[in-house]
Amino acid sequence: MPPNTALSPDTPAPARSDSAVVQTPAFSPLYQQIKGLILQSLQAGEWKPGELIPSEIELAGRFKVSQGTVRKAIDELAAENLVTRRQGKGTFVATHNEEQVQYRFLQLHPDIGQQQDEGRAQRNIIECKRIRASADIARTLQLRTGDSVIHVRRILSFNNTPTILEDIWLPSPVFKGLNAEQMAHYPGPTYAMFEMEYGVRMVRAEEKIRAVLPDAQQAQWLNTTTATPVLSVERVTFTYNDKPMELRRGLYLTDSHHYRNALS
Amino acid sequence: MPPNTALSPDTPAPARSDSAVVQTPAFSPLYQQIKGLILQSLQAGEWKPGELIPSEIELAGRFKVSQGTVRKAIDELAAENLVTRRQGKGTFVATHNEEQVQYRFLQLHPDIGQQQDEGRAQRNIIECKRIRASADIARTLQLRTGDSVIHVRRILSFNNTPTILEDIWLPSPVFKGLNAEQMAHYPGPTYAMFEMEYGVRMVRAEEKIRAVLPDAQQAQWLNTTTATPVLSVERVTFTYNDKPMELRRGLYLTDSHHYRNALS
DNA sequence: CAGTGGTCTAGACCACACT
DNA sequence: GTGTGGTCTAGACCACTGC
Repeated sequence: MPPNTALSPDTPAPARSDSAVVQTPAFSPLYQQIKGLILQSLQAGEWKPGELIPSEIELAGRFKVSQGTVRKAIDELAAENLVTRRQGKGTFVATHNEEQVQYRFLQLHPDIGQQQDEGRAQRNIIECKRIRASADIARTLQLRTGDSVIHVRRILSFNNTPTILEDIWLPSPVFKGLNAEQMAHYPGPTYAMFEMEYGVRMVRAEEKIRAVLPDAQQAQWLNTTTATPVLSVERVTFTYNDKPMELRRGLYLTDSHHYRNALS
Repeated sequence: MPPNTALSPDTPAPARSDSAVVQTPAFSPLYQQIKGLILQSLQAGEWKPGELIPSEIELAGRFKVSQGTVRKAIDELAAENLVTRRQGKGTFVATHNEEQVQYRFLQLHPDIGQQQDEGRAQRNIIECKRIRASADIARTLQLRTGDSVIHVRRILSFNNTPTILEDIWLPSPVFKGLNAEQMAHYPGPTYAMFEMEYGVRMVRAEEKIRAVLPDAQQAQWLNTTTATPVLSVERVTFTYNDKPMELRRGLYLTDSHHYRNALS
């Protein structure tokens, strides 16, 4: 097969761009293009979180490439936690439900004791309503100022100790109908609920962390004082295509917990 | 070639372990074994940081495997930032010197402005002397209480603003002769100095983060008040073989900086 | 047993860097 | 041009899962 030829009818496959001007030939390996195609199917919901995707051989046939090329494409998707490979079974769309580690994006760990706080976190919803996006929230979520967003304020407690006070903003159109009831009582991680109920799979996140003092109201919610420093964690969560879909601002009590990070 | 045969004279290659008891057959792919051999050469200093390692073809010949197998081994080493591949040139041992991002382990970024604080950080050494390891420091560095360690206390300033107050503990035997002069005036990252001067390459790190208030002395060093919360960052840094080689306890001012983390 | 992902090989060719 | 890493293929076989 000549290099960089078309892949499928609906994919003209730019290959070596003839777009002139740009000096970089914009060479794109076949497996990257395959990866892109699989990604499209994931975004389109052709296969849903937790489901089995077609076997490597089948995909190879569909895209008219060798199994090895599909393999390399899937390797990268697996490295990005978009799919999970299971030998002997197949490749599955990743999900926040049955992931080994629930709370995949929560880096707060107890100083001592078991890996996870047993029994999960307890959720207390303080507030859950639609509001108009302020300028900075709109910017982060790539909306316009004044667009409708859902604002949730909640407290997470471990072993009946309030530990996290969290504000969450979500674009209303996508999460239409989300209410306090659902936020409080869904069994399992909130991100799993987003997948199941709203078809939104969160793929990655970025956090900015600072040390701050809580105000009087915040301190009260966290059952602490305004003189006790807490971590301020601002998280922007992205779905497919690097689209920001959630903004969280959390205050983490670090008296008996710490934020963990692995660098390499 | 039959699966899991010996690879080289000095490597009996355990392959399927006959150790009984364990149910897991402990099957180890060839490329993992190759990876282990390359790792040994890296640890042994056969190729030093920044140097070119033998080509894939040469290594394939040396280990009597195909180029593809060596490739997969090196792929993993590259993914772990132990080596760097450069098309057309070769594969190089990673180094903290010329890494695209200097300060690879420093996650503190300015809220606004250029990617990196221009002109690098300014270092002020407050103290640098040998002491006896306390119990907890000894434990973290896998030493015995009372063993000799080097303790460095320093201030990092960006744009002449003190921002980080840092305590560093290092095992004396390894860093014999380290002094304040060297800590202050080495051009480039401290970790690069550790490589060049002491042959210690730091490979990964783990951090635990909390929000705290500085004491009077600390506040003075950071040119702030005891009422201003700061990030407490405890970092354990590892060299090859998961051996802890450094403990750092830092206080980060987050008035105009933030700790950044990417989750996936 | 068949089907899936995982490993290994051998060979061809491409892209890039240096000389 | 030569040598390096990077891509792609085709085929063989291994390891794991579930029928």
